[in-house]
Amino acid sequence: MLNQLAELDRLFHALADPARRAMVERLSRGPAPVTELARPLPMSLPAAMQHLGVLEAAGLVRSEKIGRVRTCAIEPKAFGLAEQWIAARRTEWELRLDRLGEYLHSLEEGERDGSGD
Amino acid sequence: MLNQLAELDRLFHALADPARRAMVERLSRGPAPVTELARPLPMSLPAAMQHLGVLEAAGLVRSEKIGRVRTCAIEPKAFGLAEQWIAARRTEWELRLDRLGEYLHSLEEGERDGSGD
DNA sequence: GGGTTACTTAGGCATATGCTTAACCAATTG
DNA sequence: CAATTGGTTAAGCATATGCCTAAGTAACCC
Repeated sequence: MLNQLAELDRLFHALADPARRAMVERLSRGPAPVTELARPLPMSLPAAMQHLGVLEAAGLVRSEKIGRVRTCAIEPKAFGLAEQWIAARRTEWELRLDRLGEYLHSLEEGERDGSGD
Repeated sequence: MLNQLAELDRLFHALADPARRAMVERLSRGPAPVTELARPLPMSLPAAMQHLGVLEAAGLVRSEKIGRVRTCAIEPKAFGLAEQWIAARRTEWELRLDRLGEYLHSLEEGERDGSGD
């Protein structure tokens, strides 16, 4: 439970970088080796590897090395936690705004039916 | 369009910190002044203000100062972009996995109806 | 007007991040 | 087996981050 805080940290932090999101976008269309992920990025291969490490640490990507090629793939489940956190906030404020709306509505009703002005 | 990259950066980065998420969680339940947002956090008020600045820069929170009290509120629309980005990735890989499933299914069909080993 | 409250600004420090180049290792390939 | 390809490790540097304390400003309260 407490560990989920750190997990959300890693998750959102991993997605907060354009190079890493580009990797995720590429991997959403299918697995790819490290070199292919790095090629379009404006940085050296070691730099790209570090980004990949961040994505793996966040659990968003897994990889397996066969021969000298490391093939990376997306880990769909990992995105759920981030989506859930946002969705939970949304339900909170929607509930609150609903209640506020009802309250305002009840005021209007009261006004119509009670004292004028 | 290009600007959305930086916007996603700011959005995910803003959510990648437990203090900032705590503020968002509090604000999801209703508006609050700066001091109330800062009180539960294990840091000084100026530090908390910086976090608040990050949330505002990301568009997740807006605030208005009346008298000497700055009241903060959540900006529900801002979360949409983050959710949309994740949802877009999800559709990509689901589409792909569907196609893969169909392909594997067609292989099975072909095997059943064609040569037996 | 003097004290308190609520925030704001400024300066500074310690650590973390993001990148680089250089060197290294291990699997192919001619 | 030498050269190439794909990846990895190491060292180092420049900048950004996250926090602090101290000092300042502006509204409200007696």
